[in-house]
Amino acid sequence: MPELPEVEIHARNLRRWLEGERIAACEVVDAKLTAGMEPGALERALTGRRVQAVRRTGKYLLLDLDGGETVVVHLRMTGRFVRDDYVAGPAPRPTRLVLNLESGSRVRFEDRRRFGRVWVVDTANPGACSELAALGPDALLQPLSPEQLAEITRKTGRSIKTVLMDQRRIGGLGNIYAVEILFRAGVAPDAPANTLSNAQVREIARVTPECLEWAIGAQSRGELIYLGEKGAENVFDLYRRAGQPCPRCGTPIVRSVIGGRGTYYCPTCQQR
DNA sequence: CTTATCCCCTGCCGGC
DNA sequence: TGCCGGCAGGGGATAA
Repeated sequence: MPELPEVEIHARNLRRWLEGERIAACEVVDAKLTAGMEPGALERALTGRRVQAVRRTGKYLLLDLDGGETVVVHLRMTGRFVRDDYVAGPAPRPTRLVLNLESGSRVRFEDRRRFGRVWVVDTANPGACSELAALGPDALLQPLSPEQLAEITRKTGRSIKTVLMDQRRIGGLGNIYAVEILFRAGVAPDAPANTLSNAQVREIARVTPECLEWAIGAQSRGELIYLGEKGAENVFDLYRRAGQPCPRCGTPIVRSVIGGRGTYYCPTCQQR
């Protein structure tokens, strides 16, 4: 589920919870989280270390530890960090990792579908994580200029939505924000990237950081919104609103599938 | 290089 | 009520 805005909220929370804190003990509850690592390697890397900084790039969280190592986390679809003395209410979702802090509080990683992954790399060599090594510039911290985006789009006939979601090109955009960005830009999601006008490319470049900032603001107001969970309010213009009127023109919103992902668009407002 | 399909997992929701 | 297919905001592997 989480895309750049939700991962950014996580980074801000983890800064408040972890920065400057020492991890007294750590328990990997689900070994699948550390698939590919030596058994016990994550525990060894974290135990007794102090978290010096929390960073985000694309959809990746990076926890820099004293001693020169960095823990890289990808939340995938359903991962999330919670602090027990912060998040109210019972019914904790499945716990995969527990960090017990020296200060006494506890931070847990929950992940219903168990797709989340963790790596440990030298802080000086984050590229040791191959996924991270292939990641393009962050869509918010290093937004592409219209010229840079045009350089990417003119070289491929893939749909513009697929290109926006390609983490090797742009880091951080996923299915929801690709949908919302293309709506704001007035561009049809299935338009081949190399057929877009300069004006369309410029518009996509312009609305991308705007849309992400809006989402960070919306997601900051309370608990992160995880659509599909009970009580989750859909704050998006088009996403998962097939058949409902377009907020701009009233035309019923259409759902299609692009690259295997549910895609929503307004056939009137979005042009090829 | 590209697309398509499947896979990894679990849970929810709507329809019958 | 109960079952069942569809769907889900991630990415990788594989085949064509």
